[in-house]
Amino acid sequence: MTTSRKTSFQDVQDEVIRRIQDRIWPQGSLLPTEFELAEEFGCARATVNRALRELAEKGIIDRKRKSGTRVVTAPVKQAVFEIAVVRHTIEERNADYRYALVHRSVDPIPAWLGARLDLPQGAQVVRVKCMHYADNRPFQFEDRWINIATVPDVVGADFSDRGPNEWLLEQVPFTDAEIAMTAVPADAQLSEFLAAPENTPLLQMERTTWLKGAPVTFVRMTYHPGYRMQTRY
Amino acid sequence: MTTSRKTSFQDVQDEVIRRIQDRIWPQGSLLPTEFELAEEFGCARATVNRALRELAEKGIIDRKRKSGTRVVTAPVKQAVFEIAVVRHTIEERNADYRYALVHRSVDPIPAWLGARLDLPQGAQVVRVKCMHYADNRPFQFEDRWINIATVPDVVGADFSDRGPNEWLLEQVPFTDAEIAMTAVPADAQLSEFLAAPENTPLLQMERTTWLKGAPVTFVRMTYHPGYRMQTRY
DNA sequence: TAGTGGTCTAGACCACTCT
DNA sequence: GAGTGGTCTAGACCACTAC
Repeated sequence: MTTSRKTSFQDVQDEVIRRIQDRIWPQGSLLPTEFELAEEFGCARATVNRALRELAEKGIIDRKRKSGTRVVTAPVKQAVFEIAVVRHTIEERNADYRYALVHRSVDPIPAWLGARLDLPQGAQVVRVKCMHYADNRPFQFEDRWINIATVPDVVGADFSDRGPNEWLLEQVPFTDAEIAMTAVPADAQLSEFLAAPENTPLLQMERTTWLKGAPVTFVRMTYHPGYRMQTRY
Repeated sequence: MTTSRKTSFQDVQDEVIRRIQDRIWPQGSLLPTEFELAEEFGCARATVNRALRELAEKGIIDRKRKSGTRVVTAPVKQAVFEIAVVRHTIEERNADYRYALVHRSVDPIPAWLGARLDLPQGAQVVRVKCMHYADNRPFQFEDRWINIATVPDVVGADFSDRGPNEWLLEQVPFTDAEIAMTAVPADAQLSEFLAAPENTPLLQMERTTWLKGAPVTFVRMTYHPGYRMQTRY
């Protein structure tokens, strides 16, 4: 209605959202069929389909063949956190990024991690600890294990100039991942590197990634005190 | 290739992902045009379009008119946390859910919150504190402010049997929201309700929601010690 | 078995943007 | 100006599922 003369899937979506918000279609109620809506809006059924399909993916409506489309009663909303490279997170805040390598070694995998990743005893990993600073103030402490079997080239990477997160992103373009967020007390090491008294509550993110089922890396990223991980949805 | 004879958008998507993972299309490289891919896969351009559009939404490829489609170099991956009602989170873990109201009052909005929500001094809010238990063990402490102007019916809700989160979901079917996660030390109140020593690190989620631009509620949800918020992507 | 959503097609026009 | 993705159409067939 604004610039184009045809009804776009976006127009349909906006109107559907409006009707849900205005309780014209209350929670639990049945929407008209795609065919009926297409008639009403004067567009093709495919257009209505795309509009409704996206709303279903967002968890706002529930669609079932034969039964039809219903407004969800207790929507399970999805919060999307963008997980970028630390450097980008920092530069987005208009702060200067600095990286420092703390430790690098090649070790056999620790038992607890081997169990977690389903890797045999004696599997070799590269262990890297490093710091990320924003305007020269501690931002994040990174403690990482990289599976040499999956990423053989890691043996030749020394990580003195650039963090393993950026390096890995270039080596392994696309992975599955699992992440978890917890609150942990600062231990001696974290306390030192993040310049916080011991036992200060810190936000910690753990991430495991796989490439086609093969474990790539496990990492613990601990943020400076007071860090807020924020998003809109 | 499995059951259907036509090439589905899913087939196209899987093959594109495979080629990116196998470095047939390395990071930064240009993909064939939709038309060329449609020819190769023997399907309509719309099918290729849907496959690629979804990958672009996931941040795996980058599409620009005229320039074409490229494999993203440093993918900004998105972690999706499902934010459901606490009761569902608990019941999904096969635990018994129990709710307890701790406090309910009608107050003028605190200055710090008024500033945050862009509400005038003296605006009335309902303040609710409550506890959610899993198998009778503290799971989450909820501290909430509800804007009476946006949800007038809240005045008549006493929240003695059911948490304000569930009530609000029924009243306000669809909202915008902003959430933030932090690590906080247990203060006297949290320590008491969550059965944790003072200063124990706790994971806290803050959420603000709006309905069509009008603030609905602000809530702080603090989890029991050791809680992990987890997801795959 | 019939109704509803899920998907694909072949074609068309449009909008952005690089040259 | 021209190439590429973005979207819409009208129709078709399929797949699931409530009846």
